Amino acid sequence: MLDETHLVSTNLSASDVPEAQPSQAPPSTITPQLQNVVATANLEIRIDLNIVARQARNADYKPKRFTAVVLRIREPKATALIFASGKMVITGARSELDARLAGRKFARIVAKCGYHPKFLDFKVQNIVGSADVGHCIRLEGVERHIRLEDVDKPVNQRRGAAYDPDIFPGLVLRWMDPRVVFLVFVSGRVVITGAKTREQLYEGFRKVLPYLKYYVIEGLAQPVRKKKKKKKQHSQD
DNA sequence: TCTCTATAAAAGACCA
DNA sequence: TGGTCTTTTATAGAGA
Repeated sequence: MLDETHLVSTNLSASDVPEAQPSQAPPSTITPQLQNVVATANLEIRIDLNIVARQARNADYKPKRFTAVVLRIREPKATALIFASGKMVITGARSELDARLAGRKFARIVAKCGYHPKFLDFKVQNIVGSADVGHCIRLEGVERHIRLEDVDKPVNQRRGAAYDPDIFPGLVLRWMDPRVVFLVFVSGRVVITGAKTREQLYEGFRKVLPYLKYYVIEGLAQPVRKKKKKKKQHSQD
């Protein structure tokens, strides 16, 4: 049951919405944790994926299913999609540095298959982070607040706020500056995605936090975080 | 317990 | 031309 003592009534106008600007909020000590870094790089060689699939130990290649070889390493933990063009996508790394290190390791694996790969154009494409604001959040309030604040803005400058718990239990917030997307849950846990740099991710979280802090559900304890299930192990390295 | 729902991003083949 | 496929990761509901 949500706490109905909050200020938002059913007939609010934009001017009734309380200010929730970062400048008015105390500085946050909550730092989002990086959970996944996706990056690309170019090995600058044409590759026979059948050869890599045969010779690399942790390779999955099902050309009818997908056009790349999947390589996995444990340290740093990461997965790569290697394409015949020599382009590579690195996923699953916990930091930008790990993604780069992993990328170089994947290049070395390709080299062991008889190629002379380069390692060019390394670029971080997406960073996913998560954070816990420390209390439960009234998602309808946040959604409504954002919509009302943006009602006078041109459509292309509006932040998107979508909450339909019948479809997905999280509030989807599309921020414009920086361009990141938040998934906000009643539990107070937040997923941030779409950032190109960790600075963007931190800045986005810093800007959205006052809204989440404002719509605290008083007296509702955060659910205990479930233990992470162990994911099915793929081939070993 | 697994799969699906939703989010971002890249790669490149393939199909309508 | 644009959608789908695959991979990763946090998050959390519903349903099989």
